[in-house]
Amino acid sequence: MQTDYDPRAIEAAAQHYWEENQSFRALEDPSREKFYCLSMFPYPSGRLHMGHVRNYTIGDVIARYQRMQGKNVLQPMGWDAFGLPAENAAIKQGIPPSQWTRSNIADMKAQLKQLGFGYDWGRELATCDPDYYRWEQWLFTRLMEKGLAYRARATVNWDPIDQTVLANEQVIDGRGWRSGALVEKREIEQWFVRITDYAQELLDAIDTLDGWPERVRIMQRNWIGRSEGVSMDFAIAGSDQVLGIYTTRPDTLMGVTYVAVAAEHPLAREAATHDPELAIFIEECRQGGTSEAEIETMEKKGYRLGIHAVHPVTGEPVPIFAANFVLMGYGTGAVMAVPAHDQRDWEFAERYGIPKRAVIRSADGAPCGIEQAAFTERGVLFDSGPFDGLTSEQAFDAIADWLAERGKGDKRINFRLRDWGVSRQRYWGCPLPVIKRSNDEVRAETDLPVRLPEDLVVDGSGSPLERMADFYALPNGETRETDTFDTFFESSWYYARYCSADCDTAMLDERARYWLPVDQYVGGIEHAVLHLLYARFFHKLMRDEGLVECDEPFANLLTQGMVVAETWFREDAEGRKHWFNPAEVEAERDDKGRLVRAVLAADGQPVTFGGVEKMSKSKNNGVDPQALTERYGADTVRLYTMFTSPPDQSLEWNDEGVEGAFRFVRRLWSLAIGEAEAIRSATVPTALDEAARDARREIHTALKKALFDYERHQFNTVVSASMTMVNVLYKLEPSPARAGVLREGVGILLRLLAPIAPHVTHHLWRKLGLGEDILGAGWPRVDEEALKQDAVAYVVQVNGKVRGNVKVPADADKEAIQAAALADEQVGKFIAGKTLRKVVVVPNKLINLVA
RNA sequence: GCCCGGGUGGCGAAACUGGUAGACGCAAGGGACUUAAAAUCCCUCGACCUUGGUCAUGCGGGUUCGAGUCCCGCCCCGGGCACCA
Repeated sequence: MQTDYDPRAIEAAAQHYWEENQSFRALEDPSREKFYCLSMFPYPSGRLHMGHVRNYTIGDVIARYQRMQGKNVLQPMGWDAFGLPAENAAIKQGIPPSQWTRSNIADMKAQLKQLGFGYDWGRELATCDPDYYRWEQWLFTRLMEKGLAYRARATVNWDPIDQTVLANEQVIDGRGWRSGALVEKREIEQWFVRITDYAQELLDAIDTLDGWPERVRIMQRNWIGRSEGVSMDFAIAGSDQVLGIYTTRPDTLMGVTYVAVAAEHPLAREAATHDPELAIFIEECRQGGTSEAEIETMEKKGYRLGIHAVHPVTGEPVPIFAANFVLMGYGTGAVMAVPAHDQRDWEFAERYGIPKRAVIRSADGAPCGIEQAAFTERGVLFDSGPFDGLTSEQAFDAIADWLAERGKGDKRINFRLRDWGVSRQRYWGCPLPVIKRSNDEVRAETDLPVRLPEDLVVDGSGSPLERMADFYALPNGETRETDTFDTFFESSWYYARYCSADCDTAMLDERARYWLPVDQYVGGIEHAVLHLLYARFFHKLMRDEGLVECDEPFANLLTQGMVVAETWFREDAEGRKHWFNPAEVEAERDDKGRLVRAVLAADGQPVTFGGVEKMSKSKNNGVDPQALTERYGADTVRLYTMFTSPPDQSLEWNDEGVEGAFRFVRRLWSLAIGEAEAIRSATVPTALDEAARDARREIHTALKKALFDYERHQFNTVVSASMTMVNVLYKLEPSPARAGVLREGVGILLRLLAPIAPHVTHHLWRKLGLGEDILGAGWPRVDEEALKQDAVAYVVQVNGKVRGNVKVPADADKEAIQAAALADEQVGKFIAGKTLRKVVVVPNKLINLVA
């Protein structure tokens, strides 16, 4: 097969055609059904990586598919342009973050265009553009007016040498990434947005998101973490202070043997003033990270404050501990502890010799056995004074009522979700539109946008804005806030701004009401909670400002899996690993194709397999999409990424697989070009012989499968079905019907593949005289007549095991099928001497004889 | 630690509501074409024994005429955890 398939030329020509015809420009048209398809916009890191290619190919396939269904499709693209990497690059290379970011955007845009994605570039936006961020500043001032934004103290990672706040990412093994200093926890004043006011609505509305993957809905429910419990006050012995705690297990109240407070809790601080060892303990607790994973996995430590809390029911004193696992930022910064019925409390009590008081046992009366571990199940109360004999559920209410009557506590619904801390002590972000008065009061800036000064170089110690009086000092003695927004703030509403990208009088206009909600959102599973929850929240804030009408931003969500690849390394004398790119590694295989040994191509010496990992610089297992596109063309890269795995699973990269995809595109090309004359002059298939009928049946069976798979976004099997079609058409015997079957088959095939491999199908569609523009060609339909068969093959099972195959007329009834099955020689052998007890027939599939 | 996924040939995977396990492709082996190579085309390809069977979807149980699919209990791998995006 000789081909002159030249992806470079036909892809450039197709892209030129789309640009000339403004094929992807989206216009509001209330008479047409709209479809808004959105892929998560990239952070402009400089180069597209395979994760982007996968994400955007999935989005583009869906957008083009919907368009071919006749919908009015909007597919925009933009840039999540603020963020830490720009500052890191600035520190390393001495370039202003703005310059670095904008040049990256230019590079990445060129790469996206090369891949042939059908974006409406007229709506492009970058979040670092003042025309964009002025509107989130405006919304924030509205939130301040409504009391939905407020200031409070919060814990951050503090680098004592660089005198700067560190992101979790910048804390490595408890030390600052640049200074190497031990990181401390520090409380500083921060801005928060009251997402907890919307917690119940955010939770309830999850039930309406039936176009979202169940696992994402579960994660969001867990993240919001609604719990029903009781808040109550413990008096402090010998003081008129009270200590407030919250518990979801008030039924265990009678088993409380101690109370724990955060190291930063006022009670602990106060006790430390006359206990130097406690002061040291509190100081120790300040070291270590602030992330949940770190706090949960670190060694649980405590220190007796020497004061006691009074049990609200028994009046008995219980010791108060300061503990490193209690966080000041959660609830009240204090917890009641029941070692007998909570595993963490149990371990803590073991360590510090605190008594365990069992008060719950299972309903059957068996002892609860707390010697080895806590008994954490619900059950029946004992040794609980007035509450003896109640079930846990009854005791919940009884104890809550008992406390409420005495003014010591109340039932309360709590959420794990905390208010969203939106301020960051960083330069490359959107400035908070806040002005500080001299008396520590604040007011909202009215003159928007507050422009971020660009062309500043950062050096890694603190924010340069704090040293820039031109920015923060105002003539009347007031000062401007130098914090910037969390970059999640920008990414929480960009989907809406695309609709009204050029509107300079408001955040959004009526066009947003035409396009929203997004019909299909596509992005990484790593955003399952944070970004997707913040965006849902932001949408409700905009709704409450009258900017949008619907309640939820994303009707359907597709979370694609990661792109992973093999890793290979060698260890040097010091035990350090050096990673080699899989492209430099050669495999040696045995005659069954099994891997025997792998060597580095450069020196022929062995390398060690390091597992399959997410593509990353640190493991040197990345593949450059641009090099690949230049070598094989965008269609092959797109086809490969769609074919190798279903979208929601991880995709394991394999260079030989790309070769296979390239082979298929060339095979399609040579089939179409080789038969071009026949196809051009053919009409609808007529005068079908048996072979032609079989071929049509196979084509339409594959089409039926492919259409179903498009709908459920399982593109890998759409490609499989296309491959089957090519194989069928290649084997087509000469006959009077041949040209007609070819024309129909290739016509189906090209349209089926058009969303996935748009360039080659665009070219061939025109070349074969099938039409002017395949984008407007409509969608192929299954011919039910072509699927019909005279005889149906049945699998014959005996006791559930396959023993034979029989062919029966399509209209055969159960008796006829059974008779045919029993007539089979093999089946007869297994039935011989037994009596038939039962016969199960699955129509058109199988018959099971139970004997 | 908590939460969420995933384990099917040498490899990526398929199997629509329980109904022929391995479609489609990669790798591998054999053959054709060619002076040769590349490209292309054809055949074989889960394991084990003798046509014909037996075993096989991470492991151990269960439900069913029938289980990759449903239920119970384990093991292993990956992702997220609030200042990475």
